[in-house]
Amino acid sequence: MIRVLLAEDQHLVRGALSALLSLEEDITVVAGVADGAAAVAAAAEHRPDVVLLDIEMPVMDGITATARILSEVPTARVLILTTFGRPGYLRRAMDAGASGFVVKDTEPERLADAVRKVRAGQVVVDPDLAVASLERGQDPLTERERQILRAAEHGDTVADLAKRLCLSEGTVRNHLSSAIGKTGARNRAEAARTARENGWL
Amino acid sequence: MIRVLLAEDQHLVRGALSALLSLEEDITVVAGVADGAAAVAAAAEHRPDVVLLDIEMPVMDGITATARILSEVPTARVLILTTFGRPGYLRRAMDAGASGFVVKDTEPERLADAVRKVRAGQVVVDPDLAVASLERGQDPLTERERQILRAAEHGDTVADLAKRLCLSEGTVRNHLSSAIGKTGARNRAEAARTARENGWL
DNA sequence: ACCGGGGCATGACATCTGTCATGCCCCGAT
DNA sequence: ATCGGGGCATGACAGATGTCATGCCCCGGT
Repeated sequence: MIRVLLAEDQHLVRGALSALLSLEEDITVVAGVADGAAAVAAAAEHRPDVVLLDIEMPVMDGITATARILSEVPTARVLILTTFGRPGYLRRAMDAGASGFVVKDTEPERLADAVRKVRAGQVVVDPDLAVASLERGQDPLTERERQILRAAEHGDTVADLAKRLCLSEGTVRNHLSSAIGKTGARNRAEAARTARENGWL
Repeated sequence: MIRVLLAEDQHLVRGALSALLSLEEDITVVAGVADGAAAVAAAAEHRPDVVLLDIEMPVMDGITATARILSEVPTARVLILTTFGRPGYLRRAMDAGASGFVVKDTEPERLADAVRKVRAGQVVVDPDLAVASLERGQDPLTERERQILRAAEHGDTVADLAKRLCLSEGTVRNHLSSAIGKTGARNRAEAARTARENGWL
């Protein structure tokens, strides 16, 4: 019997995935949680065989949770299950120690297979996504540039960003300019967009 | 037996929801499709009692599909099931003739209830969302302004927008300025953001 | 000890953006 | 018939934005 912990913030989707997995003879869902921090706690308590983790979650994202869980429960395997097949997500998830990466658009039948394979020590990754991840290379942005792009997504002005990050306006403009250059964009919005699409934010 | 048609673009989520609904004694999922156009076709073919429709779907969105389905199969009831509880979505869905509106964060147990209530002719709406919808009022934007905001989200420059929409740059700036004023924003990015959050795009 | 990269800052400059006034056309409502 | 709203356009202007050069500090690698 494979014991699975399910972390997914949308309650209804979590319940539905639980129902789907419970149809399998050899799989039990031992717990379901709504954020990464709860996933770490639940993993320590239930010591599941496989942790199914969404990436976009409140409180703590799935990638950070992956690292925490594996350090506390080394016997567990982490299978990332996310909406967006962003190359940067895949890379960061694997770096954090995940054993698999499945997007929510795959056939339902494959989910149980992925869980079994991951449990058996195999690595499960969508081939197309792996290629995309290698092609696009890794994140060229510095930490500051990521911060500023994240903040710029909301439509804040340079003055706002400067205040929030306690920097001079000139410095903010410099970082923005640098990020725009590195992403090949033509303004901050486009830069934020491409960075987001690549999973760099 | 309540016959349900399921329209949801993420294959895995669709399968999971199907599994969840199939646990109920009185509910059968007669078909599952991945976009609005397919939903219209499947509704005509299967004539389901209830159509569960996601909003964000390729080819045709769930709100457009709602109107089409109801005109072709007036006996069907439409229950919108979506990730985002945007006020504008709710209003547009109800205007299109939907009988219910459920966000993906509700408790799994409530889904079957909602299906049954909708089948029985009742209207199912999250009370908080209904209040938010009334408070925020309806879309103040003109069609052009929506178009331009949608395009501006990608980070395009004024010149790009002008070319794509076959307008002069000055006109694009006027529409942008007007949209920025109506949304109470301080630049195009913020305007696009608030418009998106309210479900106006 | 030296070098390079990242972070921070300033100042100057060209360009882009947002605003406003003005005017034209079309259409539906009064 | 007139009025008002939406769409379209132009021109002008202030302020925001993106670029660039320059310089300082700190740190890790050689």
